[in-house]
Amino acid sequence: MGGKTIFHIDANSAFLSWSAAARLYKGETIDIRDIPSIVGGDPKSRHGIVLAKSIPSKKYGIQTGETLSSALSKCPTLTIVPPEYDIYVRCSNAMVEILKEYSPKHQRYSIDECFLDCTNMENLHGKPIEVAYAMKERIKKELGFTVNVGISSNKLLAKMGSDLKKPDMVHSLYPEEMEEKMWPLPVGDLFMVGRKTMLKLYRINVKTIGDLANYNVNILKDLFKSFGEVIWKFANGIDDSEVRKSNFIDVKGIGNSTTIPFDVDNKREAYMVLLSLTEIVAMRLRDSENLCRLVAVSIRSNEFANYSRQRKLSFATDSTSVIYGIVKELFNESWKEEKVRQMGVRVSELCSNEFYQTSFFQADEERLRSLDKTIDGIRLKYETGAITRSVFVNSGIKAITGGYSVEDYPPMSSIL
DNA sequence: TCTGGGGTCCTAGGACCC
DNA sequence: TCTGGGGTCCTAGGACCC
Repeated sequence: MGGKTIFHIDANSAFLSWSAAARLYKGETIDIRDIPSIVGGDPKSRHGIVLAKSIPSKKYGIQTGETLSSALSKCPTLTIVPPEYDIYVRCSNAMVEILKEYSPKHQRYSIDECFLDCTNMENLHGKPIEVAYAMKERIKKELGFTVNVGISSNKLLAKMGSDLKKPDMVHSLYPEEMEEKMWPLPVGDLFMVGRKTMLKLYRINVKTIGDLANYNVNILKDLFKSFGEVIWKFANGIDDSEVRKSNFIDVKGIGNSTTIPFDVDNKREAYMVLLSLTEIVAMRLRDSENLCRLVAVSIRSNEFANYSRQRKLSFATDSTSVIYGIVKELFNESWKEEKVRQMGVRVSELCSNEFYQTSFFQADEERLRSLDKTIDGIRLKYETGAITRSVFVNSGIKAITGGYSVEDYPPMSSIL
């Protein structure tokens, strides 16, 4: 069959493996992959959830996303390590650099996943299964962590394949293998079938991916609208999406949100948090060479009620102070005077800034733009915290919230 | 369950227009 | 207004992914 050859590469327990590899490199003798361990945030600042788990900790029933206290009650001897995002970015970049050598058509799907289109490349690298083992072994040898590789004729099946048995495995999942390898799996294992959809499917007695594949697609469409057809196609291994190079032009929106270490119950403190979030959003927006036409604020109350408010702009902007001004208005319009646990700022409806001429604008706006540029320059050259606003001094609120620094883009030579 | 943060896409309902 | 139908734009919310 003259189909495509698609690989999906997935780092095993990425954050945990990457922290483990970095620790071994620094001379530690214990490999946290071999003991019950997790990567987790700090409960004191209300970030206490499991971000990644080792294979031995899975035996205790520990789940990604559960609270640290819950995880500790399942396994009192659990080793907890903090997340080290700069290391994760380096490991991810290093993995992608190796994978790029196998095909110019590569798509970074997330920090720990990548698709490769190696169609018609057998003469160059060999049979798909051999290429998959070669990639896997190179990453293990050169970078010190393991990956799973899925092989198929489309992205969906390649991704489902890499998810089969872990860790350090290669699986093919061609359409002719689907019935045997994918259909017996619980329907919740299918890409895009989350908790809510799974519950609805259980109600119509669809329990496995095979059940879904063989269900009447018209009934699914009635129940789930267009989404019904999507998951039915996935269950049947149907997917014709392209492996496409992801780049910053494709970015649809830029957001930054944080759970505040304490509940905020007044505008003054809320504004400070919103400003610290906006600083990063606007800086990333400018760095992407885009302007935004939509600004949104999201709020989570201390009782976990979520709501948001957005505004479409009649103009496009990348100015920190313009965006912050709108953010404050949106907060005022939406805040229900209750205690706030989490806040977020997001910009979207991006457009290129290439025709954005400062001469179109009044002197005041021009002055603000040039101030933004100057501050971005200093923050990039030194570090994000090199310049902060004086209102944050002694406030207990961070002047800058969100990961963004030169560390996000390390040179290849600085890997581990 | 004392429960993070980055995203994308879809849908429903209302305003407004012809 | 005892009031049609189709289209677009906007907002809020909810589903999913990692």
